[in-house]
Amino acid sequence: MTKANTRFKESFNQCLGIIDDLAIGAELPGEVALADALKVSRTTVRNILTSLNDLGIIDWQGRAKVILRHSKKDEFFSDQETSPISERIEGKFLKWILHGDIAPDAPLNELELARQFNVGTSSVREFLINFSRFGLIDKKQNQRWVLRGFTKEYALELSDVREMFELHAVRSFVDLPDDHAAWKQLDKLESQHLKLLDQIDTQYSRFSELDARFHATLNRVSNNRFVDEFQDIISLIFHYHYQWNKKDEKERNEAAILEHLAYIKALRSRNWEAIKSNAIKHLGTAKNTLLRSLNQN
Amino acid sequence: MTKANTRFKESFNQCLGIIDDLAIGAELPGEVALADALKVSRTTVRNILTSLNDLGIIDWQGRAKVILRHSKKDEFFSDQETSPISERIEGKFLKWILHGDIAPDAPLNELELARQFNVGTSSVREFLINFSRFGLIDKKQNQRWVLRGFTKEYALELSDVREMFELHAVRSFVDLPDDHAAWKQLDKLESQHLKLLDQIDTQYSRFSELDARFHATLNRVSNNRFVDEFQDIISLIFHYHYQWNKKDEKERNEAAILEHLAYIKALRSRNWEAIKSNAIKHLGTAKNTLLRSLNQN
DNA sequence: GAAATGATTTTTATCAATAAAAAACATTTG
DNA sequence: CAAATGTTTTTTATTGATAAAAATCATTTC
Repeated sequence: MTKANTRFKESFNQCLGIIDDLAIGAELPGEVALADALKVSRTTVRNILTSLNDLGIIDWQGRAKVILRHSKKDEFFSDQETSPISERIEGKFLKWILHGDIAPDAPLNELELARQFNVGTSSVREFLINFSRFGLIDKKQNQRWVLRGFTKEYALELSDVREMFELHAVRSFVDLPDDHAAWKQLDKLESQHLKLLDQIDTQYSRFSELDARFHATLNRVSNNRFVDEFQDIISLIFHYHYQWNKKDEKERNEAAILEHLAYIKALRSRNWEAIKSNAIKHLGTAKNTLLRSLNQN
Repeated sequence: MTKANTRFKESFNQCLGIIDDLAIGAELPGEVALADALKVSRTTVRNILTSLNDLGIIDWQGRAKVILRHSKKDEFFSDQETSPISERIEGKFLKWILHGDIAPDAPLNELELARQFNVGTSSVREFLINFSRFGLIDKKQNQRWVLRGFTKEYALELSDVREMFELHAVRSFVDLPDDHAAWKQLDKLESQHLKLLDQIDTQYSRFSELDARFHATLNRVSNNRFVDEFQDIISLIFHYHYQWNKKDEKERNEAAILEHLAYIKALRSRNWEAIKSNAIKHLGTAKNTLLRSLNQN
């Protein structure tokens, strides 16, 4: 086996979703439109159509693509099958280093990881190379990878740069023209925060994603690829942090929402001192949550 | 062919150097000491010793390694043979994108690059993945790499973060204890600057390396891996910039040395305003040089 | 018996092969 | 004749194989 068709499977699932939203007897859009909607090439769309046709879900003849029936539950591919290998490695690896009890400075073994994750060594290699930008692992020419580890130092260094970048970004809000896209995005974010706050008892775990978008929006005004890159690191670390550190989650998230709302108000005021103090306060809270989660394992 | 023994060849050359510094009839140090000196494993050292023995340069029997003669010129491996493939790709690729006339947003082709550089596709792939952290190329899942290009925007974004990081770093010089290692390093750097200034007419091209060390020293006090990482990017970009942009090199370097010297004085004064203004001035000069070099091609 | 060498095992660097997916080109259809 | 489909070509994602190099274990020597 050389390559699993995860792209096909994922898009196939999505396509079933589209079909289920349409009436039986209705027509599917053209191949180009579908490719656009699914964000894949026409080649893949055609493979999906062939498959749908074979399953008797649609009747495909030339440009006629008539829906014959809706999907059955077991026709969807499982989550495991639909994520590309690189993502699967990422998930497994992060779980392993953030959760497993691996000591800092432990050597990592490409071959062993490949076996453990059930993928080829090159895939592991490419993953590690790419992942090394996150500063959690390291290697020297011809030597093995070494786990630097998700340590207190890591959390502090990460938080320092985060504060530096975000303060730099929000400083420009002081003079941001009224018609800048960021204001509208902030309005939207604010209402989403309010909505979540309202349903906090049941929906609190949805904050993670909102948090990422909030900070991404702020930092984007810097218009700097290095800042964006760093935001990706933050986002990944917090993503997994939220995923595995469930202690007091509801309380933490509720508090964070309130901080975000105050922060947004300060930004609107265009008062630098107010902005600054809100930024520092909130980023400090985030830093502490991260640090506290370290002490637990 | 699966792997070229560049490590062996490079160390072999180094080893010949060591031998030539010793007298004929003298003994080479033990295997462990050699491995340490050459920064390779004992395995490689033993391969080198075998080869030296075969060539009749040493007589190797057990722990006796007697030097029989010095090296001949043609016994050294050529530079091309001694650099690992990853480095060769880096050089060729950077020359290609910084010098070649490739339009921004041009797609990059792994296979074509592999052919062009005469290496396997995986090596190109790994290089590109690693190189993508520099922000000059980009890719989306299943799509090709795209050259973002060494553009004006790139130079500006790079310079912005550079200023942010370096100002953050030098701010801590204000309160840096007298016994911090950085002061000694600064003293040493200062004298090296003075020496170079003295021989500026002939040695001006050696400034590049000094420049990298100077800024690395400043930024290192931040004690932050993300800052260090970024410093590597700066260093690489400037390295190649210096290598190919020779216009007014002597004058530029002389001016930069003077700025560095003033900068060092300001740091020693521990006067934040003085430090800040020197930092901003010098980084501004660097930014402008970079920008000007862009307009030329 | 610690330090050095000798021998063996493990791991990394690199290449080549191939199915999946994208991209490009050619043909048809309203 | 523009937009859609049909067909072919190119490129990427992933695997597996292997020599170079590192790491480990075993034996000797001073």
